[in-house]
Amino acid sequence: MGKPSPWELWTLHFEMTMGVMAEVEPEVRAQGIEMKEFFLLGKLDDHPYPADLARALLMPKPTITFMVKRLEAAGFVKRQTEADDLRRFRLTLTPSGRKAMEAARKILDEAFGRRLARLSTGERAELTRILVLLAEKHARTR
Amino acid sequence: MGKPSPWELWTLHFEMTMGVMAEVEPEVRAQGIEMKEFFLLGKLDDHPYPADLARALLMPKPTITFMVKRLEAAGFVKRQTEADDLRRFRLTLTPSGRKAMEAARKILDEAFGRRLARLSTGERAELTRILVLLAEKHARTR
DNA sequence: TACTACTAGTTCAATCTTGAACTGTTCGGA
DNA sequence: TCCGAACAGTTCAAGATTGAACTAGTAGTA
Repeated sequence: MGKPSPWELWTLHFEMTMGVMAEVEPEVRAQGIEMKEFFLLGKLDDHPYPADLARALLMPKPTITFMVKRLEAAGFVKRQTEADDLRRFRLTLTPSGRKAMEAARKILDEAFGRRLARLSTGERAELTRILVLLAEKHARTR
Repeated sequence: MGKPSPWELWTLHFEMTMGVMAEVEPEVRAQGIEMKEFFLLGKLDDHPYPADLARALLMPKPTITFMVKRLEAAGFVKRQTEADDLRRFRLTLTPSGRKAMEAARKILDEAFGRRLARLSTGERAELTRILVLLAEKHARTR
């Protein structure tokens, strides 16, 4: 791959992330959660409100409503009304929710760890540096 | 980000690709296709059979069946039986299908190009090199 | 020819996803 | 105080997705 177009490079990123996802999916499901539910649980500590989650996960609000319903029924999250803003519900991980989330995170960690093991320490540091630049929504002024 | 875990690094990848996708989605839709349909159309030249597409896109076979149905009805792909293997249907892009696909590809190219512009030429080459290593399903023996 | 295993693609029904419209709450003026 | 805009979250119905089971064709073996 000599001088790939942005599109080709994006495709490499996309297929790599999707490949890892497909690889871990069966194991994550075995923890009692779907991949998307895993992503939701993983954001819960930092984004405890549904509308907040919708923005962080780039998902429509009704999707969050239904996922939370399932996760609550399954005993993975708890919903409590927020006294100072009656529109909102604060979501928290139950112990079993946290356990499932951490198990799934470990599975992903190991799967992607196996790919990262192909890189040298320097390459890995470089990748991290570059990714931070790319991941930001708007270019940093530097 | 000092020494991120594989999981954190994967998340950066994932959110970056999803962010770009969300960014271009409205423009791609304006071409008359959904994002998933765009991915399908983009694979068609290299993977002209449904079962082949299912593997390349990591999607279940029925999903392909229904997407192809829509794309055919919309006039973006043509289906023809394959004389030497009557189980198979060869799919080809119609002129309007190719046009939509190329327009969508250009949109993605420009959106991700704007992010890549944050990198130096050297960083970009390094990223490409690293990504090729990571994207392969199995580690290369080197 | 007959048999078996495999592959391509579809159907169906159950489930999931989501745009649009809605309820109820908060907030910032005037 | 009241009003209108904005926001949190839900409901509903239309459409999308997909596991399981299916039909049909191919390939290899004997």
